[in-house]
Amino acid sequence: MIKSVRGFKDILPEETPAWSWLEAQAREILVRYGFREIRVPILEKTELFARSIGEATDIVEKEMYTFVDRNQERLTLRPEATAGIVRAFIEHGLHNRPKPIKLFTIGPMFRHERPQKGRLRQFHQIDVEVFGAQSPGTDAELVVMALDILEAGGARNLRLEINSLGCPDCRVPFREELREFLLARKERLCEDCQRRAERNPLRALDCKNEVCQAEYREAPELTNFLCEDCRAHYEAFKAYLSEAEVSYQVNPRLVRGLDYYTRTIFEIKAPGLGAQDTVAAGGRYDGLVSALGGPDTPAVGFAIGIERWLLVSELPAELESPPELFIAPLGEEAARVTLRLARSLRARGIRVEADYEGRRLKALLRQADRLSARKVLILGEDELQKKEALLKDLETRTQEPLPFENLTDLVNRILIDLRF
RNA sequence: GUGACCGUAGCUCAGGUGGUCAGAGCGCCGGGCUGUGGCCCCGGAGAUCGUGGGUUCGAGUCCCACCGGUCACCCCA
Repeated sequence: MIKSVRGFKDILPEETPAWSWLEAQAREILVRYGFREIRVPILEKTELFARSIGEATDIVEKEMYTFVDRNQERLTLRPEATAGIVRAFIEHGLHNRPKPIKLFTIGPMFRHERPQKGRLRQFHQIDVEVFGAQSPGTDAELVVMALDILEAGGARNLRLEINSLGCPDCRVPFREELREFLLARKERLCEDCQRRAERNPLRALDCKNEVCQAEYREAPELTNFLCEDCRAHYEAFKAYLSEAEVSYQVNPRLVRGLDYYTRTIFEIKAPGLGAQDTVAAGGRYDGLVSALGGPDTPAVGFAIGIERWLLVSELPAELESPPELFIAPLGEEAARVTLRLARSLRARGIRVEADYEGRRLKALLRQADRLSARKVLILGEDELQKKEALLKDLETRTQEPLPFENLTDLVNRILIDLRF
């Protein structure tokens, strides 16, 4: 038997209502905040991701689904959505529109990692981006919106962690300082951190190893190195959050896995997710648009992991609506009439189920029962003959004759019964 | 990419030390009730026992490899 690819999951009919509901909650709030949807390809040239996410990141180094197509072009399945949106933003000259430009997209992302709880190789994100706004108020509004969306979807006990990564001006000196700090105690650090010391010093800070963390208690903190502008931005960002009565935790160890972030970064965590407890994360990336060849444009964004959101959401009890009427025809002629009848009723907005398999009444009633239909219209040869159908209420277990002149009349009588 | 545990019908699981071990419950379809449901009784369909090798007279049952699942690490949504 051919099975799905590792880490790629089917979303079955029992699950899709929850997905649709969650997405509907998100869309509702996104439009309230003034965002418009953009849909971009899930396949892009490899170079786009390499240049935006960063050559030395784990994502680019070992997690991308990359292949060469028939024209010898290197393509990759998007591991995140920002790069493609920025590409589209530049390609279509969206920067010429009134600022800020607020966009979102919903869809699958692909990362070749070992699957575990809350982590698939194909997973789904709601991705949000704001272009052309540099004030910390925008950062704060985005964070607040992320919380609004998650909570509208039934997520509770969310924890917001924030940090500032500064800009290239202040991060570079800090990086150097940190590198020296790490190298000075290299022998006492774990293997990973020894490697990080040279390649990506910032990453060492959020190492889970206790020994390393003990060492890092005295490590230099980026926030102490922030330049005047970055510090002001960070302080203002926090002031906005406080004013909005959003509680947050400053996490100076918070680092992101993508190179393009500047200044504000944040993660929203939820209990009950296991080791992967981040439901949403994002930050500011003021340098990315120009790095990809566009005009200098400040930008902020974040992404919500839909699978993780689903894991922590309390969903409404009833997401699916059962049929209002089940038509049970007995005999071939009745079955033919049933199709016309069902179609007319559906055209009038009624949720109708019908059966054409020629099963016995008992089986049809059982079926109607399992579908949680409210009523059953029994239509046999006798009823057609007498022009008198039977309408059965499955809950009260009662039924009454429903005389009719013709099919149109029958439709009307059923409508009256169901609607009043 | 690393590690631990796991892999028998659609689902949940039984199957001492290798020799009628291919089963049960639920679900599905049907019959009992020749046109009246959720209960009950009966029957039926449905399994290359994850895949491929090996050991053996004989392997779900032992060995190896691979694939997949779960969780953790790395990293991330």
